[in-house]
Amino acid sequence: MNTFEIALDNPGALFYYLNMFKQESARGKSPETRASILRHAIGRFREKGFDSTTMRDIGEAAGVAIGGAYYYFPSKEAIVQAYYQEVQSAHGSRVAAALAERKLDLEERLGIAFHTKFDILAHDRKLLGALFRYSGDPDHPLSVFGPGSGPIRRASMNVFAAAVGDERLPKDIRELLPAALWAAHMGILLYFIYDQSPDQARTRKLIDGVTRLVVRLLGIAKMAILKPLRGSLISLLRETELLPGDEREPSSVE
Amino acid sequence: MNTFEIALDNPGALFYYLNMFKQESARGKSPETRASILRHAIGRFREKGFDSTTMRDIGEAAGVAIGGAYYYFPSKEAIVQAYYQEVQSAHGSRVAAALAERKLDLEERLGIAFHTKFDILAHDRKLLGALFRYSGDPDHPLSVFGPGSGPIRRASMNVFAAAVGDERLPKDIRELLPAALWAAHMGILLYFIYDQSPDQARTRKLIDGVTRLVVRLLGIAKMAILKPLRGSLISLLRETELLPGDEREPSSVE
DNA sequence: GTCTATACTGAGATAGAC
DNA sequence: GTCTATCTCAGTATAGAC
Repeated sequence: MNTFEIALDNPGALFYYLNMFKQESARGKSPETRASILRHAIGRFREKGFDSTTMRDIGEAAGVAIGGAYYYFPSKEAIVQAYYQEVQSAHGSRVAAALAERKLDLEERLGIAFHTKFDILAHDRKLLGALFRYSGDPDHPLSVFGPGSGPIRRASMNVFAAAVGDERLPKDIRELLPAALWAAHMGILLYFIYDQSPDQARTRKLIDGVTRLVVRLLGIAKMAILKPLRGSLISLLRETELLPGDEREPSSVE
Repeated sequence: MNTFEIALDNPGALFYYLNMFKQESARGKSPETRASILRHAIGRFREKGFDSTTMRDIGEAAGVAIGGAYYYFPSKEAIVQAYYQEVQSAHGSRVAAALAERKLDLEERLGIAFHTKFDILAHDRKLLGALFRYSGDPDHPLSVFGPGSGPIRRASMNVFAAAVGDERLPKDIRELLPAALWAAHMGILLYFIYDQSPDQARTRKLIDGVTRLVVRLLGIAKMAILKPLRGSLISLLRETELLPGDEREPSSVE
């Protein structure tokens, strides 16, 4: 590392180095303050809902002025996105742990991937609507389908890929599946937000039904009669860049 | 669903239905002023985008005070919804006219239903994002999936039902199809908003591909091997109230 | 019932001082 | 890194003209 060598040559470089280091930790900024704002914001969102909670409320609850809240989060919606990133991280860990525990069949693994997500989100339906606020703005950094959400979207697809595991499947289906499962889980998430049934029991039913159907569909998809249909689907998805093409072209919807 | 049956029985019913809908939204008030505000607002949205256009801009452009704008539209987003209702109305008329013109096969009819919609929307991608702004808020009157959008959603499904027409299909599929096509068209609408290709050529490709796949899938769905799968799908949709149950229970997602 | 004119509130977001 | 002052703009309120 160059800066280290320079530090030996030149006394002033040490400050420079430390300064870089400081910036490094400031890039995460002050983790406690940030965490406090995030935690209190989520608390308020749960109590009063997203819209009724003001940035001033959040600042007050976290013991920070409004400017402080904006120092850590560029917008109110960004707080929800930060929360969702934590959710995503927890989802990855929990699913990995569950898959490592014992041998499971595909339907069980997919069920775990779906259900775990909604276990984590169980009490936060009131917040999640804000995730979709910019879904119609391709250029907005917080658009669920835009480039700004690319990393978290890929992480989510990876969780589903892990749940599929090394299941024996045709190559094209294997490539398609994580994105398809991610899309399905986004649809279920929307259903979940609208689901007024006690404990969102209907969402759980939907998950079980979808899981079951997917597994059965995968069993059937190999049949000779369906092969041309499958091929058409895959090539359509590639042409529209909903799936990356063979040349790895960048996808517009990402 | 009464309107659905009427639409199938009587070709003119579609016009009748859409006309009622139009009168409904223009009840009272001065139609010209309202139309002027709407037209100028759309113009500004096209020029400057939705967010950059203020209600004061709109009022100014339409030669109306801000109070006038709010007299006709409860919010800025409501203007976009009003525009979308006009689009929906135009969609119904155009599709009905095209279907009446000459005998067409199912693939052609579905293609018309999809393509016509995007012909109408061709230059308004910048506006349409606002339609989805409240898609995550079940209680918001402008939520695309909420009860507030019920009438326009049903009108849209009726257009697709008209395109399916009297095609020979199993009863369960016939009931499922308008909602499924509506859902597909919403997905394509989202794709369209994100589609940066020249003249949104990719969206057109997607439409052709989806139409083709749907028709082929319908051909295959009758096969004996697929019958149990089909049954599972239908009963899942009923249990989750994504399709109205046999007892006509009100659906939460509407 | 259909507007104008104007003032005001509330809340997200920003600039700049410290 | 944090706070205070301020800005913008959606939306409301009010009072009145016709």
